[in-house]
Amino acid sequence: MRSTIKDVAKRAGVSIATVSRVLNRSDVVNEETRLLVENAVRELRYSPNIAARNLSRSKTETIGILLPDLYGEFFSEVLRGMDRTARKHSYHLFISSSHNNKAEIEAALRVMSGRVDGLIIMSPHIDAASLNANLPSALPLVLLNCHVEGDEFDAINIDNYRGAFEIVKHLASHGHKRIAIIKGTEKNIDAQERLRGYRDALEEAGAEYSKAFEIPGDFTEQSSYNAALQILQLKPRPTAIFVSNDAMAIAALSALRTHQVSVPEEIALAGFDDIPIASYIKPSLTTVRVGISELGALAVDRLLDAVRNKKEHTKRHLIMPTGIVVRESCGCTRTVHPTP
Amino acid sequence: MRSTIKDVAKRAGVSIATVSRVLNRSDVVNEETRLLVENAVRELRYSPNIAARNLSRSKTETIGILLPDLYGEFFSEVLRGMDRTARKHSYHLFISSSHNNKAEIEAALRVMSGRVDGLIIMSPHIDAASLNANLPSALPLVLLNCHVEGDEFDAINIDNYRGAFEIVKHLASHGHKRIAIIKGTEKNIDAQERLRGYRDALEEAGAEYSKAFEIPGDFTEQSSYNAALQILQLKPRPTAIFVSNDAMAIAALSALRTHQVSVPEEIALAGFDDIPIASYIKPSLTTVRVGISELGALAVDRLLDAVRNKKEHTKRHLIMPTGIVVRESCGCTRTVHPTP
DNA sequence: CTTGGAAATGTAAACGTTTACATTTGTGGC
DNA sequence: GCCACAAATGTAAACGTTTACATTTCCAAG
Repeated sequence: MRSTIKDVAKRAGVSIATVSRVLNRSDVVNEETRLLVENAVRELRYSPNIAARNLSRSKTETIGILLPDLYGEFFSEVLRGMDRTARKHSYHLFISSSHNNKAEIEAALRVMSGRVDGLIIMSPHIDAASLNANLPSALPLVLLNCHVEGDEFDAINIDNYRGAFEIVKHLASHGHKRIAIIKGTEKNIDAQERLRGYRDALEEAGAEYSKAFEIPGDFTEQSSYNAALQILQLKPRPTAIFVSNDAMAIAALSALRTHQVSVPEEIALAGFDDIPIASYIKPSLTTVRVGISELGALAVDRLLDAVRNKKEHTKRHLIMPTGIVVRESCGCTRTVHPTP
Repeated sequence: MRSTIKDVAKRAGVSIATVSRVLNRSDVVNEETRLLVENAVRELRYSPNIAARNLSRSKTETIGILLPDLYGEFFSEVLRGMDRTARKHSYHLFISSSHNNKAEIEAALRVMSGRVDGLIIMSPHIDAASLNANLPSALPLVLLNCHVEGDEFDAINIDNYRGAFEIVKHLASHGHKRIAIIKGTEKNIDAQERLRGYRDALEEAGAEYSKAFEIPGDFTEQSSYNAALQILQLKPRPTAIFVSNDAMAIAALSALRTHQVSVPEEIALAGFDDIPIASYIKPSLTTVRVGISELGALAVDRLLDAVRNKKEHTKRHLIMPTGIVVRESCGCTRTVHPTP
């Protein structure tokens, strides 16, 4: 059915090695022969079988990416950065998802075996040592947002703690004494650090701490909408909410709006991530800037360094700094144009 | 470095065929032998080289997906449907992007060659015949949102025309006589059909047609924000806007809000796609429901049918129906809760 | 113990490509 | 024409896995 290098060789009247040379190093083949081969390739619509090439060369020029999910703007932005950087280095991405499920991680890793030069795994639910038990030791690996200690792994984490701390401090600087939080998923390292930053900021700002102000969420819009409704029932009612990611903050905003609660005047709001839509809603969202696509880009850079410099590569655990982006929802500003 | 099947066989004291049988059909191997092999696999952390397996079996259980971009909520939702359906059939996705660029399409197809059992290509800018010139004829293929005529290809298109027609008719039913459009990218078949539906609806509704009401956009938030500013300058000013996708509608909403234009009271708004966020903004967006993830799921179903039933599969060109989702932005309703 | 048949396992070749080393071809100088 | 050397091309084996067919082992019946 599909043409192989043997078909091309036969049609051009040369050996398979010559066909290979034309395709890979055409400077060592004379022009007449080269044209014969190129014509045969075109006529037969031949395309090299990359699986065979991978096997032969032990090199795939492909990076495996394993994310918790394939959808949602956060992952979409991570992929943006990864795609851009990989493309720059002529690498391709093989993207898969794990749904934060150990068995699905193992299945995905199996499918990638022999097909990728290295791996980037984002898994905020599962710790690094547990993940590593499933991996061939020679395969270069970068972990994103995993629970990691020390420099045993190439890993990159967001400074969740610092970002949450600063943005809650910012809310407090507006005079808010009762600040609630809509939490992320329980076992998630990102969510845990954001909660810890929230708590420490309350303490440092001398704001009121109450267990009742900590409302569970699971990083979905629906959970946040319901959490916001709960907050509206609290007595006394909080005057500000820190929401553990932007998608949830948008849903919380919707709930507040539906109940005629004016934002930021009656309840101020802050999110986490700075996904692109955050600047286009009204009021535009004050949030923690993560540099999501930069995170993806950095991960690819680190991994490619490991792939290309096997002997000299030094494993490192990097913490990506966060910053706060002050827009309208905290009450600071009524800017005229979305921040690009 | 990495263990091969030969290492496992040596360690277990059996042949490589026996190792293969244990991994693939363990019912034909006796228990004692099976345990030896399983122990060796575990100790060596052996994982089959999938490239070698693909070559040997001529079967990859992987589907190639080629989208214009990897980011944005529309593509994210398509992937959701694809991922879910593929997973159900134990297939994996190999996802890549083309940026609507012919050369990048070719590069992506080359990388996938021999590594996928079939392909799904979404390319609203490039027509099917032109795409097909680059593909091995035996490879099962499903085209999404490509410019296609007849039943020569397995293809699925959204009923852009009908969706746009109906939603603009709906805006007109509110009494709007001056309805503007923020268009999508020029060469894009989806955008062209939405424009055509808009025009025909104006004509059927007896609404005012003016070339000045057609403002160019390119499916980005920024282009739409600027387009909305232009619309605000028109004399006489339109009282409704049909925006060619939801992401742009959200940005247009932001522009209107920034200029104290009340939506839907002063200017009504409608979008296209029904991305998840559409129901969480305020006012919630009246839009054309595409069934984005259903589109992805259907594409995978069609492709798997082609892969599995090579002889009997019938190529078909399907048009996915659209419908309108009436929420707040057109002025119909002030619902209390987002539609799930 | 021998025989026949089933179960279990091994051998060899296939898949499509790459590339080291072997061989052939071409060219210039004598 | 011969020789030396460079350029061009071919041959054979490698990559890691699967599986048809060959071979061996096991077990039950006579």
